Amino acid sequence: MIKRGELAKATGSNIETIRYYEKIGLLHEPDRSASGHRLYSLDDQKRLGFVLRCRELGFSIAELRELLGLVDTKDYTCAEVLAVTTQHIEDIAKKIADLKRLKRTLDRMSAECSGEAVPDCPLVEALFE
Amino acid sequence: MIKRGELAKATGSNIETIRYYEKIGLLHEPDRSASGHRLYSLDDQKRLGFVLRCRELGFSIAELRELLGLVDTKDYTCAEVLAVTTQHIEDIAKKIADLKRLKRTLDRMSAECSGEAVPDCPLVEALFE
DNA sequence: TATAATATCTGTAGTAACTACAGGTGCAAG
DNA sequence: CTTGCACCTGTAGTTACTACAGATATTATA
Repeated sequence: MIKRGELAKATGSNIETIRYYEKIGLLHEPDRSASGHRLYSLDDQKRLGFVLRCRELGFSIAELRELLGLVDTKDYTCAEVLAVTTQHIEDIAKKIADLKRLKRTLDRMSAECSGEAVPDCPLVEALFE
Repeated sequence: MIKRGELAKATGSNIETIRYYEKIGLLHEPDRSASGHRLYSLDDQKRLGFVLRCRELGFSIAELRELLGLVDTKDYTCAEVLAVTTQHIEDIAKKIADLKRLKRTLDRMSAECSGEAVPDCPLVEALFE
């Protein structure tokens, strides 16, 4: 049983984030010491690890709630997990495509711009009309 | 001189967004009718257009403030505009790289998962340990 | 002209996913 | 025993909006 600060250090997360995840129901309410300090078990620590890794992989809190919902039923299947993951991968692919398109546009526009110390930049002209 | 609703329609923006941009100082305070309704000139409309196009191109409000600061001095140079734009392009390139790395990881992980109606998905196992 | 239906006005609250702060205890070391 | 850090709580701030409530204004229809 470790305290919040140790858990934060052990998982490389922010101490406030842990309280936040508890508040929004991603983490179970932990045990408490006699004086009210939170005490985390190894299972608590694993669950936080899962949450943090999923967040790093770009899953939203809503998606995480879905995944944890499956995990918490204890009889989730590969198919269910894969559905969430596949959707997420598609979302990411879409974001990548959007950003690429955006970058192409900006590259093209900034190529119009001489980048010299002259006034009336064509980039601004283009955006302002 | 058009009113806020018409401006929103003309620029394809949300009527509330216009008030928001005014509040945070991206748009100048417009003229008002005798009864207090906002009245926008063609210049106002062009400025909003600039803001909206930059937002579509992924510029943050802070970056926009910088660009508008330049534009408002009336003697901005190509070099100054290009500096902001180039930084932004680099930020986008970084985001693309991050998302691609993320997608590769997820692709790899979900390949481990059979996607069948079997329990104990290896994807969850991997994330939970 | 009267009334009904929009449109606009204001301030404020909600969204996502945290982060930071203030003011108050608990605990461990010197 | 007291100094200092960790922890407790609730709340406010962040980004870029969006939505609402309640009050006027304007426009359209009868």
